[in-house]
Amino acid sequence: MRPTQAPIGLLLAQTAKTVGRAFDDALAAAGGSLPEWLILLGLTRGGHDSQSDLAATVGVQGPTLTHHLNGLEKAGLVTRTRLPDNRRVHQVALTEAGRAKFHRLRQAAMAYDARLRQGLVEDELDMLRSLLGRLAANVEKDGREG
Amino acid sequence: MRPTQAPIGLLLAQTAKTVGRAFDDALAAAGGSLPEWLILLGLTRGGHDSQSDLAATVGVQGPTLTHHLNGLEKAGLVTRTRLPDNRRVHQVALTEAGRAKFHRLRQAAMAYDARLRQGLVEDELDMLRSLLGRLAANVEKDGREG
DNA sequence: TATTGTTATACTCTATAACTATA
DNA sequence: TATAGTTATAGAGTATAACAATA
Repeated sequence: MRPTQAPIGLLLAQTAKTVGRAFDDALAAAGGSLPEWLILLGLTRGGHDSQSDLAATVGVQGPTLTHHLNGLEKAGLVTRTRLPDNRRVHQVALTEAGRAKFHRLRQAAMAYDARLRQGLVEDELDMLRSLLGRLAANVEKDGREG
Repeated sequence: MRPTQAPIGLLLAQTAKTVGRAFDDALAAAGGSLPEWLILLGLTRGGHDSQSDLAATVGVQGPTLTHHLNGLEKAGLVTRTRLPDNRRVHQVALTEAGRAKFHRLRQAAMAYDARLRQGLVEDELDMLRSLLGRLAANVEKDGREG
């Protein structure tokens, strides 16, 4: 057995810190933040049954989503209305300003991604996607062998 | 030109969230946290000229390190003394309890890492390390082409 | 004056518990 | 009672600006 290499978890945490901060900076320069971007992205893509559903997509709990939606609504980027059929369910919709902001943040995100991908060919990116997916799967809650 | 694939930055952010939370949980179960672990690891490895130096290793600013060192010192895990030659410089040292805690957290970190690495062979881990390193390099401040 | 670290303060993201509105 | 979402509250991690101690 060879000696254990640098822990992959630590390396991933450090990379995520470096890379994540750069992403935050890129979004901030465009007037946004990561959770804001994820929410606008989720709303644009659509396909959510409820806010809880959207929260899960963004990767936060309900009250955290509410917190961010408050900000987005106050900024005039989204509206919240109850569904007529089931008034418990709130329908979150992008306003025109919200769509505009989405596009601005998308520009920033795409430029950032281009920078991040520099020097990596498509095969390498696919390999990376695959490896990251396997790491995430290994630590997901239902992992029985960990 | 093929259509752009899922942004790698987004995937990395999401993976980091999932994997990072699992790491946090693992450390929390052993009575620690990520910044605490990084600091104890840095102190154990040694080779720092100053606290600023340690802060850089951990990836935080000076006051953030001070904040965590306050907690570690209050918990009896580290001591802070001034260097006789240059009393501006504070010498941070692990106590016996600090070393014990380091070992406990290391157990947790190693177990976590084993779980994270499940099903990945050494070549794949090396590939992943290389790819992550290249991503980090691409967004580091002095990148001129981004 | 320059350097090392701390204090004071505040912000962002996140969460849990308790609550309201609706069914 | 059960479900969707909000309010109230709190905590962790981080940062900037101003400060103190030392050189």
